[in-house]
Amino acid sequence: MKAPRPNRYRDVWCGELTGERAGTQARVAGWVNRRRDHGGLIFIDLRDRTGIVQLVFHPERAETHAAAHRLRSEDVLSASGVVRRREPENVNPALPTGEIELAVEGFELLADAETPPFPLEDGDTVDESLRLRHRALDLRRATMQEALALRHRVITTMREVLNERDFLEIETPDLTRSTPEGARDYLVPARIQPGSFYALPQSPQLFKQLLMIGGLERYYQIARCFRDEDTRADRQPEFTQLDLEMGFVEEDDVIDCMESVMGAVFEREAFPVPSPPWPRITFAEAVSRYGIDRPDTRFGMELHDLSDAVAQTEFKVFAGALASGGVVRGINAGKRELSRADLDGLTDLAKQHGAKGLVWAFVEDGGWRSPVAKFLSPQEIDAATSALEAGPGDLLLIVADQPITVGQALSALRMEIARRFDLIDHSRHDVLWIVEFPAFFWDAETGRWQAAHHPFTAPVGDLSDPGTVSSRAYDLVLDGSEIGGGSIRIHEREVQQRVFELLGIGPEEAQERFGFLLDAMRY
RNA sequence: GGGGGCGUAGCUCAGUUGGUUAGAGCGCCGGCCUGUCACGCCGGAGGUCGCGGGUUCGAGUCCCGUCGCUCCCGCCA
Repeated sequence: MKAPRPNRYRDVWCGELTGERAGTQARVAGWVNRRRDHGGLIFIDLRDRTGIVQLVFHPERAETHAAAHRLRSEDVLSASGVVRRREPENVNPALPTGEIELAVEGFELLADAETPPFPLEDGDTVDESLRLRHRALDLRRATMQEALALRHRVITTMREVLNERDFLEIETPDLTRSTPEGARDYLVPARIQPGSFYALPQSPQLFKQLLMIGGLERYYQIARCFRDEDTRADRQPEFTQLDLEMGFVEEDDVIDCMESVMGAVFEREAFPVPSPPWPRITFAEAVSRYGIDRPDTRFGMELHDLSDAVAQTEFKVFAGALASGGVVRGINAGKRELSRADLDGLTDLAKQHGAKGLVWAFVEDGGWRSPVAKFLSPQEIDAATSALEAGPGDLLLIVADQPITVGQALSALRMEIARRFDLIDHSRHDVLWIVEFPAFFWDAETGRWQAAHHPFTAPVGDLSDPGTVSSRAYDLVLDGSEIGGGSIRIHEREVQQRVFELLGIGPEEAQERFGFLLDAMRY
C-alpha cells in the first residue's frame, strides 16, 4: 500500500515496516493482535490491514513499560519509537516484518477493548450467528479481510475488461415494479401510494432489455439482486451478480465476451482452471452423461443406460418404470467397500432426490451380490454389467424411474461417492458451457408449459410442439456449480406473442408484468 | 411447507448403561519471568447442561413440547 500521510496516529503501515527503515523513528497504529509479557520485556504484535509488526517495550522506560503491561487483545493504540533491526537469532522468518521491530518510546491508548467473545485467529470454526452478532470483530480476521479484498479485485477486473470492450456501466432502479424471475419478491410499502408496494428487483432483467431497445448497445452493472427464498449453504436472499446485455449479438459474441471477463478474473487470481475457450456440451449430453445440467466434470463415473439390457426383464421395479416411459440407468462406483448401513444411507439419499429406491449390486465372478439378483436373469445381469463397463469388485448403483428423477438421484449419488472416497482433485478446477437448453418443460403441478429460462429467451424449433423446442440459452458451470448464464432474446414481436400464449400469459397479464417493456418494443 | 443434525464454561468440544462434587484445550484473572513471536511456569475464577413439562429414588443423559442455529428436499438458477 502507499504510505499513509503522516499524522498524529501513524506514518507507516504495520505490515510494511521493513529493514529499510532501520534506525529511523516510526509511528504505527492498530489493534493488539497478541501480547507476550515477560515481566521484563513486553512484546506486542500490532495489527492493521497490511499485517503485523512487533512492538518491544523495555523496562528502562518505566512509565511506558508499566502502561504496556495493561495492554490486552484488541486494544487500539498508536505507538512511536525507533525501528530496530533484530539480532539474527531473533529474526522471525514467518513474518514479512520479522527482521525488525519497533522499540516503543511512547504510545497512546486510543481504545480499551473488552475481552473478545470469540478468538480472532483462523482455525476454530466459530458459530456464524455469533460472528454476525459481532460483525466488526469478525471482519478483523485475516480470512475475512482477504475475502473482501478478493471480491474487490474480481469486480475491478470485470470492470476493466468490460470497459475496454466499450461497455457502459449503468445503474438501474431498485424501487420499482416486480421484475418476475420466478422467485418471491421483497416488497417495500410505498408511502406516497398507501396500499401499494415497490418490489426489489430479482435481477435487472427488464431494465437491461429496455437499455438495449434504447440503443445503449453494451451495458453492464454489478447488480444487487433480491429473492425472497429460503437459504442454502451457497445461496442467500440478497446477492450480487455481474449483469450485462449486448445488442445485435449471437451466442458466440456473448460467450467470447464472458470468456474474456472470467478468463481474466481466473488468470489474475491464479485460479487453476484451463484457459478459454472452454468446452461446450449440450444440455442433452450433460443430462445423459451426468444426470444434471451442471455437472462436476473433475471426475468420471458417468451414467450408463441399462434400459436395453433389461428391456425384457420380469423384475417389476425395472419393467414398471420402462412400461411407464421411464428409464433404467446406473453408475459404476468402482471397487468400494460399503456396509449395509452405508448402502441404506445411499438409498435414503436417492429417495431424498425423488427416486423410489436404489438398486445396488457388487459384481462378483459368477454374477451379482445384490438383493435383486434373484429377480434378474443371468443374461440381464451380464448385459447390465457390461453396459456399466464393470468388473469383479465394482459397486453398481442403479435407479429406475422417469428420466429426470433418475438423473437427479444418480447425480446426487455420484457426488456422494466422490465426496466419500475423495475422488475429486481439489488442486484444479473445471469450467464448461452448457448450451442448447430445452426451451419449455411441462409442469404437471400447474398443468402448463413453463419457460426453462425466462420468457424472453429465443426459441429454436416448432412452437406447436413445445417439448422439442430448444432455446438460445447458455450456462457457465464451474466444478458443478452454475456460475453464470444467459440467453439470446426474442426480437420478433409475433414470436414473443406466441411464447406468451404458450406459457399461458394472456395479454392482460403480459401488460401487467412486462408492460413498459412491451410498450418500448413497439417503437 | 417437509426431513435430518446440533444446542454443556467466553470459544471449540468430551461427558460411558440414567448414579457421588459436570470435565478438557484455548481464552480470562493473579503471581513469577529481559528475546518472545501459539512465549513459558505456578495458582485461580468461571456452568439456569437453550427453555418448559414429564418418567424415575435419581436426568446433561430417556420421553413430549418449544425456541434457536445448521444442512438437505421443496422453492430458487
